[in-house]
Amino acid sequence: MSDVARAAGVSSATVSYVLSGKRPVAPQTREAVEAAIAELGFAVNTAARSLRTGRSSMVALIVPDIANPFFAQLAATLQEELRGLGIHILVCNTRARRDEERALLAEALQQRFAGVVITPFRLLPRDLDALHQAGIPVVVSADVPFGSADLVVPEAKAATRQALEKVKAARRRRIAMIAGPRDATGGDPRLELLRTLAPQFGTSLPRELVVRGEHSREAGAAGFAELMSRRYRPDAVFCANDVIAIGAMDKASELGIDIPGEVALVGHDDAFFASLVRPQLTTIRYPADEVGRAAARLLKERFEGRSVRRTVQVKAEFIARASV
Amino acid sequence: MSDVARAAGVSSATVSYVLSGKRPVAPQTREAVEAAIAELGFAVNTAARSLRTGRSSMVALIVPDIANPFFAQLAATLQEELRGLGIHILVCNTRARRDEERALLAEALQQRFAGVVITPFRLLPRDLDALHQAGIPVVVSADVPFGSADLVVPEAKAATRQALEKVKAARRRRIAMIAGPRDATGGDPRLELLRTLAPQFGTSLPRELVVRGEHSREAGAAGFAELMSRRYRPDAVFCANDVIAIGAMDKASELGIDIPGEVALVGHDDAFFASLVRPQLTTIRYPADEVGRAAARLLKERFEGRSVRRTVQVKAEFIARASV
DNA sequence: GTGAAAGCGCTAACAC
DNA sequence: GTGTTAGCGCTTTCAC
Repeated sequence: MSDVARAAGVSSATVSYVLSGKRPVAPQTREAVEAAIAELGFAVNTAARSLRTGRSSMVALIVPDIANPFFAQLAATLQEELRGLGIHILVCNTRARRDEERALLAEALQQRFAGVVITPFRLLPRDLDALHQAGIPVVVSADVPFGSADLVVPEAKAATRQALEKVKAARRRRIAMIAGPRDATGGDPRLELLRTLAPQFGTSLPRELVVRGEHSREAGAAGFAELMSRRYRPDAVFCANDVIAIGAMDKASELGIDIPGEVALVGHDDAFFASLVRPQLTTIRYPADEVGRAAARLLKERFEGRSVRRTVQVKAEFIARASV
Repeated sequence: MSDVARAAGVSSATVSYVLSGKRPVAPQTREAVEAAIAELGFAVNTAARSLRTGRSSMVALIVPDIANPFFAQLAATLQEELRGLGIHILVCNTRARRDEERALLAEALQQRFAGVVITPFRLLPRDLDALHQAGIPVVVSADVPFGSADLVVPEAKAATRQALEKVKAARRRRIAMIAGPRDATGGDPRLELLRTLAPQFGTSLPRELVVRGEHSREAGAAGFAELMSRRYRPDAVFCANDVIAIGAMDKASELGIDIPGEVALVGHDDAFFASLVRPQLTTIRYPADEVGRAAARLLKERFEGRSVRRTVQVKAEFIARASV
């Protein structure tokens, strides 16, 4: 930067102000500086800037599993949306473990990250307090409010209603769910929503027809097997996400159970493979790219000074395919 | 750090040396320092460290599309393998564009990243020269050597032979390929390999049965449609990757063409959805997690001082499923 | 509208 | 085996 200053015949302070726009600079001075910058191919040293300002230009994306297509797409969108601000996305897998979630958050705090986007899995709201106090913007992508962080939530009532309607039209009465783990943060809102709405469609989601496991294909298979072994055997199974639903399909084909003939299946997310499996998976779409854009917007607003908490709803959409 | 030094009754230099191990420290001094660090919850400021050393602790993963399951898995593995060194993975999408590849590389240079892992798509070997001169380790995951960078390459001869064998056993003679774009860096080695080996199996890959496109589902569909319109119509189609193969399957079902009855189909990568589609996709597996581990190892060796170029081969594996 | 200069927290050369 | 200290490149206060 001092090189640029010398070349432009100004002080390095002026170069800095040209770059940041934090104080007015005479047009011709500005031009001279910009010419020198272009000439020398100068780029600011972000380490020095971070040291001085106490703020890095990194945003951490903290998720249970970046290899999950939903989160991979979220990473892609976030990166796309924030690159214009010179912000980099750092991916962090927590493998759904609270200790890793906390460790990552602690690091974000210590390194004074520009922001954090997190899908908490076993985190407690108070785990975010320190970040909040340090003024580091946090966007939570989850179904329930989470401390004082900005929030991106699904609006899934209408879509879930449509799913139930479709299930009802297929003359199914015994609804079950393969849900996430019991100790997940905020419980399983997709389960709660289903339980709340089911009575409107002449059915219910009895406790004994809810099985739980991790968000994995294996857990989906295990959950489906368990449900099929019940005396009161379900004829429609909702899954907390599409990965779980795929596991259920694995097991169904292993057990020779016809989908949707014997059991109807509904997933969540509409991962791109939902239309690839046979039968094609009926699902409640939750668009990762819109979530990413919303998170990026919330972050940008914080960078620009917003200090009040904000929530953005992203609409879920019922996608009728062949598994119901 | 000066707080820690004060608490431990030593100088901040000693604290630094305890942390880095770059010079011997008396056991009791070390203990006192470690106690103070634990006590105060101290963590080094990486911005200050980067400024001082001229090296950041970021590794950039530069790929065409992080939402592609292969690259998403690569990111996950890389992050997992390098977290122990306090290194963070920064994901960068190039959307297969050379200008973005170059811009990202320039940034890695300017910010003095700890390393770069890149799957070049339209980059030229000389684009890496500046990084090399600056001593920034670069690992290239590609099928062909690339300047002076370390390399992770597939060893796919045996697997490709097995694929051809299988195709031959299915009495197919008219082999085609839906390949990547012509202007991709290093051409399309999967195509070259197939062309080289085909004669050993009593067939060949004629120029007019090679169609090209981006690595996308849409391009796969378009490529398949084009092949099906040829007078000399193929009865076996290889695809440069599984995403392309899925596109081909889309089009086949649209055209009412039976796979594998009329046309056999072979993919590359064994993305997790390959076993999800019907018919299940026969493919040449290239394991993203092994690639990630190899890249991490190469990087670590460079951090520890290796200065000679090294290549790691990762074995591809033929996965026979139902599409041939 | 512009400049001088302090100082962010660390590392490593030098001194003992 | 340990301490002192310069300085990395930037931002920002204070002065003009």
